[in-house]
Amino acid sequence: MKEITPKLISLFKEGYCTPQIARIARKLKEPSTTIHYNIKKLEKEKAIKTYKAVFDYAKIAEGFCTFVLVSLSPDEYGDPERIGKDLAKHPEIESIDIITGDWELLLKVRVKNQDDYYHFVKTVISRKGIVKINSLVSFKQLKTEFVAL
Amino acid sequence: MKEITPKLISLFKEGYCTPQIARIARKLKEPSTTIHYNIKKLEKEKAIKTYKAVFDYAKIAEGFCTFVLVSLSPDEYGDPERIGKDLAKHPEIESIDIITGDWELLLKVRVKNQDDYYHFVKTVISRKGIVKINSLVSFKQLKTEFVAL
DNA sequence: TAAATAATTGAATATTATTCAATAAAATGA
DNA sequence: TCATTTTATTGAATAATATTCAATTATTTA
Repeated sequence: MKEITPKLISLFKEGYCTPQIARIARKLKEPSTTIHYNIKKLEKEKAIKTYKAVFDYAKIAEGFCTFVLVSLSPDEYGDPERIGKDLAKHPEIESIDIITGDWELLLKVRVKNQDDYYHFVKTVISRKGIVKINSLVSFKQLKTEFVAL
Repeated sequence: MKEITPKLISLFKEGYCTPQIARIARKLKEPSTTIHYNIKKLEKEKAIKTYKAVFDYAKIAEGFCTFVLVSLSPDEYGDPERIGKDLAKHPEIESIDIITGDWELLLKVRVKNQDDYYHFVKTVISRKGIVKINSLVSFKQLKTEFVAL
């Protein structure tokens, strides 16, 4: 066995997909060259960042999903981007936003289960600069990445 | 002019993309038929829900992003799925989760600007069953849909 | 350990994306 | 206004890619 599947999942999380020009052309009843031209324009303008897959996360061992409100220490407070960009490297984190209100960052995290989440919090979130967190656990996901489930 | 662009954006939000088998085969140094077989298996198992595009949302007039904590009325409290599935129909909503804690639902919403958000809250969120909301506005997005920005 | 099932692969074919050149439409600016 | 430039559309040809198929190998099952 070659263990292709985990490699595919990893590649598909961020890219390695492409538009179906012929199918779109049929759907919109336009010549495929017209569709091609318009897609390339969107890509050139960088309006499209990438083409990727959306998973049934429970089926790829990422069924435990949480939103993490993060409070930063006074010395990191002024530059949340630094910590944010550092956190962005972690593949468990689906999204990172700098937000208004009582907390500085909001993370969306996907791991296999509660044990793995505890480990994630201990090793990734508990670090200099982060003084307090509040985890909102997702019981059920009804929609993700604009895709209804 | 044919106004192809908005149609493309709409299609790409949920699908109309496909894996780049030849490119993956080159990357992983495996025969493309092996890659093809493994991808089809993931699709058959429904581990992959769809292939779609990720946008620079500011460039497609969806630069204003918020997370909305939602509190349901006592009579809806027991069945948050009903309201959730109804909300899922709205294209401005990227994700919907039923969560633990003080709030019942957490939405991620993308609109053009603050005015459009006010309108969205008035027309979509303010409805029977939703008794209170708390909007966390994203100042800056560092990562979305697993894609770093 | 035999039989059944799942996974890998090369060769052939079908489908699709891309390039190119021509035309048409829209925007620009004196 | 209208000449000029830029942007968008399109068909035909080509290049690249996905898919099917059949054979082989590896793995699982009873």
